[in-house]
Amino acid sequence: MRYWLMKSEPADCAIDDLVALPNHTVGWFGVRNYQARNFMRDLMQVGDLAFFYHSSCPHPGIAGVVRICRKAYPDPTQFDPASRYYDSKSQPEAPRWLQVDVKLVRKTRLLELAELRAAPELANMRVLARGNRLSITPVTLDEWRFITGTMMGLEGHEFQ
DNA sequence: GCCAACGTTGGC
DNA sequence: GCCAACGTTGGC
Repeated sequence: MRYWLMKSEPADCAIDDLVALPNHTVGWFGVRNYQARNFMRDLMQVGDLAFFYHSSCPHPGIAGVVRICRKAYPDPTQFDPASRYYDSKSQPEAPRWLQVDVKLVRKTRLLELAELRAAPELANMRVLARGNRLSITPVTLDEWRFITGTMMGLEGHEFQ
C-alpha cells in the first residue's frame, strides 16, 4: 500500500469532472515521462491512494483524494493522432505509455501550493523539491497523515 | 557514452 | 510571457 500525488491540468481533467463522471472513475492518460510511467508500471497497485493535484492553473494545489482502481495498461491517447498526447513512435504491439484508472474517494477543500510550501512538516515532500518536474510523485505515510489530518481535518478518517 | 542543443514543465 | 530546472535527442 503506497501513497502518491498525481498532477492533472484542470483543462484536461479537473476534480469536478471526476465528480461528474459515471463511477467517478477516469483513466490517467497523458503521462509522457519515463520515471512517472515506471512508478505506475512498477510500484502502483490497486488500492493505493493518491492526492489529486491541480497544476498549470491559477490555483495549483491538492483538490481531492483518489484510489488506484486498475493497474497500468496502455494509454490510448498515444495512438490517437488527434490527441495532444499522440506519440507517432509508439507502436500498438509495443506501447510506450501506460495509464492507471483512478476512482474519486472524496473531493477536499483546495490545499494550495503556497500552503503546502509553508508547512515545515512537508519540507522534504518530493513534489515540492526544487526543480521537480515529475507529474507523479510518492508521498510518505507521515506526509499523507499530516495533510489529510492536520491540514484537511480528516483525522481518523478511513479512506475506504 | 558524451554532451550541446533543444524541448517541456509549471509556478510566477 | 518569463525562466529555472531538467529531460530528451542526436551527432560524434
